[in-house]
Amino acid sequence: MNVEKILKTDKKIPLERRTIIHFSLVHNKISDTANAALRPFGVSIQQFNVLRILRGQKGRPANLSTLNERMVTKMSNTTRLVDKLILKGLVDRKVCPSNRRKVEIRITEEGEKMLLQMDKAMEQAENEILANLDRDDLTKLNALLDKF
Amino acid sequence: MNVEKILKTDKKIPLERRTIIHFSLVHNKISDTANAALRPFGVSIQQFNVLRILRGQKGRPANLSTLNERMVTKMSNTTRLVDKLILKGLVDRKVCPSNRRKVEIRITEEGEKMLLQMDKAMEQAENEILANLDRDDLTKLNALLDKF
DNA sequence: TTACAATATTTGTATATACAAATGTAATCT
DNA sequence: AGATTACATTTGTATATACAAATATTGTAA
Repeated sequence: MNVEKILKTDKKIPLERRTIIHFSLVHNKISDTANAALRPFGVSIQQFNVLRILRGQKGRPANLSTLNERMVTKMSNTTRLVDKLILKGLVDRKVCPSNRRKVEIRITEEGEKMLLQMDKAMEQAENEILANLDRDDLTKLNALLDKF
Repeated sequence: MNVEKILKTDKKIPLERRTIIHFSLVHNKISDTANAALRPFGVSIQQFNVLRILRGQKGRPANLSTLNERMVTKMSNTTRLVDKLILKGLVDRKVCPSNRRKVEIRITEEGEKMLLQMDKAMEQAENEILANLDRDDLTKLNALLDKF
């Protein structure tokens, strides 16, 4: 991925700015690929992440604050994201009996089943995205990302 | 930035997945910081990028296809993005006389002036974002990003 | 127990984005 | 010329996201 070529410019960009632009370009590529992998299932990356969090709860229900805490991208609007998943029958939600301010959100059986399929698609997408990076590259990249 | 801490999980995540999640987290941090820097000017990152492209044209007008080509994030909707900038008086647009299918988009004087202010704010945001990375880190990071 | 603050979620509203279809103009072919 | 195709932009529509305000419930203090 050549930044200057993509931006169709020939003047050299300061390293700092170039890094940030480069970062955005890679991010776009990653999210395009991930979105394409999930398209057949009709869910967004965010929705997929919520399903994974719910599976990680192993039967215990999650409430909205928990989801928000653990989501990669914080949304102001987790209620409506969950609404979408309910509409698709992948999760259910009810009022928490012990504290009626809270809700209890769980992944359904159908959600679990479909999530297994999504996992496969996403793993393939991951491999596609990282095709040119070996383990050593990944380790180094993670170390650099830790500095942000 | 510790991925596991942010996701509030204690089980170890496969390196591939971890890299991609890590990447998203850093991207969020970058765009939050950049957005905050631009907030006082009432423009989005995308709008800022378009203004920079127009300045790079050095007086020559740009049409929509050119903008789309050079934008970091491709939008389906550059017309409406330009509409916003026109409303703010930062760019103007007229029909191209030699080919009336095209439009000629230019940055206004006011746009140039405000862009200089935005540059300062963004430079500061860049420094903030990259505060813990030295030049060698940046070079290595760019090399790794090239592999995507 | 009433008033007030804290907690958890939902709703309203404006803006952003994705994708497809529609519009208007120019070029080409017969 | 008239029909067809290609080009450049705009519009419609649905969904996504950000931010603030509203609602409902619980906890606490006088």
